[in-house]
Amino acid sequence: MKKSNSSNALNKEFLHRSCSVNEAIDLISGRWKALIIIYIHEGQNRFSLLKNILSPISDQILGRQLKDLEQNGLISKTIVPEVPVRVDYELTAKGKSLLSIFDSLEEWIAS
Amino acid sequence: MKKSNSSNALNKEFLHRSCSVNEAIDLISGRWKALIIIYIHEGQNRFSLLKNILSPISDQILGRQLKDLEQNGLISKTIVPEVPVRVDYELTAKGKSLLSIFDSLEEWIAS
DNA sequence: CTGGATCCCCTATGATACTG
DNA sequence: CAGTATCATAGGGGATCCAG
Repeated sequence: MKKSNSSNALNKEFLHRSCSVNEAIDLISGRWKALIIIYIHEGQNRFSLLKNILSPISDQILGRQLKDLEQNGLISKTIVPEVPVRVDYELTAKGKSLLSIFDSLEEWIAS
Repeated sequence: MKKSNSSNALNKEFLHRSCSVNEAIDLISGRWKALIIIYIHEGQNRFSLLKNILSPISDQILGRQLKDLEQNGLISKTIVPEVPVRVDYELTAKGKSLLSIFDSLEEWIAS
């Protein structure tokens, strides 16, 4: 039985109210999200392309992460009704603006 | 028994090799880390001060996060052998350089 | 080809109690 | 005051099968 006052969820809420940085971190801290964004930006904009590059990933996880990213407004997807179905992913403006932050992070971690 | 080929650990390794951004994200994605860094920067540099501000946090979690941050080289701690014992935390250079990245993240999430 | 449904496992997070 | 030891839990990550 789930306790009505799940401290886990409550804490998350507290964090988001306390500081918007935590929201941002939440969005990008999914295990594969940063990588997916980077690869899409590099033109690997299909499900199967991403799957090949992120070799250890499972279909399910990739799908889940893509969905998350889409809901967070970082990527958009376009379904092309060919046979077989094709889906193109691309970064939104918000997704693109993340790239420079990633650059900063790379610099930072290397320092 | 832990499986020898824990895919979880392997994937993490894969990620770090693939892209150093993931390392950085790992360091800051602990649930309370960003907040702790920010508050220490604002002068809330004691265990009990942090505990008061981060009201929902438990001793255990706060201690663990502080330890993580220390091991990652983001904060340093100074033990002052008074009675009772006092411990001062402060940001290292690396910790301080994170602040500007947090600023970027705040801007980004607000956009 | 692109994923959803389902189930399992692990790890970070949390609560509580105890120590110097 | 400043933690550590122990135990419990939820949710993310993962594998496999299934579907449009």
